[in-house]
Amino acid sequence: MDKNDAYILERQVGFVMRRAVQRHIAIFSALIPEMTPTQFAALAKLCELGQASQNELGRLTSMDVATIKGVVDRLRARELITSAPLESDKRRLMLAPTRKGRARYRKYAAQAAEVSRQTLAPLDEGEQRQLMQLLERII
Amino acid sequence: MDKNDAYILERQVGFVMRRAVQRHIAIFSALIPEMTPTQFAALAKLCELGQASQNELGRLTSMDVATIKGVVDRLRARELITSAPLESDKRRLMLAPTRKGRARYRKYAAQAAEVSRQTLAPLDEGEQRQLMQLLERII
DNA sequence: CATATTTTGTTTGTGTACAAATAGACTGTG
DNA sequence: CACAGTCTATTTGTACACAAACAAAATATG
Repeated sequence: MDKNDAYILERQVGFVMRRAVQRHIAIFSALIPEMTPTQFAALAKLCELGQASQNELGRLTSMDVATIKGVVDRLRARELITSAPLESDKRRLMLAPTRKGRARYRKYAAQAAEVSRQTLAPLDEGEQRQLMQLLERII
Repeated sequence: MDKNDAYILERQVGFVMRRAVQRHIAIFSALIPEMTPTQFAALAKLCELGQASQNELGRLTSMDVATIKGVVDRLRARELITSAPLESDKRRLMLAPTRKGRARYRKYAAQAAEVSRQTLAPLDEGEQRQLMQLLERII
């Protein structure tokens, strides 16, 4: 194998993204230790929607059925959301934030935005926009 | 909260990176179903080094002590690496790839490079370089 | 209307990822 | 030399993440 063809772990997108995510999660848990990024994402989306089925919420937050179930179970255990089977379609489990859940969301939304700022802090504004646009294109 | 201040999940770096990583992992497991990205990273680094202690390998692949242990256990179960306590320092567990492990690494290195190419495929070459440079700065 | 297909949710199993507690081995300093 | 502090590895517990198999309910199609 030629030196230029060598597989260099540190130069692979996957490896670099994994590390960037690790740093992001560390910043998140320092600023919002009460909740994981995933739980906050689900709560935020549910607060935005008002209500949604578990499946729907999973799709909108990019969590598969098994993952969203676990996240929902934990949010419900903390009484941040409620769930009830839908009368008109008994397969579906309708979720909604509780008053407490909405309050938590409002409380942490500013902190969550600060997490994004700190994650991107090494970059100037133009670079931040660039990075976001490039990332959105490889989703 | 002002509309411009609104917390929009889809515009947060963490959320976008999480989705990008999900897509990357999907590409990886389509091209290399025999191994996870993490396992390949550990194997690749160990092949590059020749040998390393478990702790060392963990640091170089950005895995904490518990994570690297699991990855090492699984690689060893498949006989891709060996481990043995070091005589001169009985705390350390020295790892080395087996012949089979090195063969697998050589076999998959080209595929792994292809995973990176496909992950970045939506971008042109200049954009790919940009993205990598920006990501490296937020690690 | 009957049944094939799809949708929603649950369960199980495997694999990262990290915190915290523990144990054993080494190192540095008094 | 003693022993305090550090380093390496293990273990336990919690939380994503996904595949695969399953059941129940709804929908589509003949």
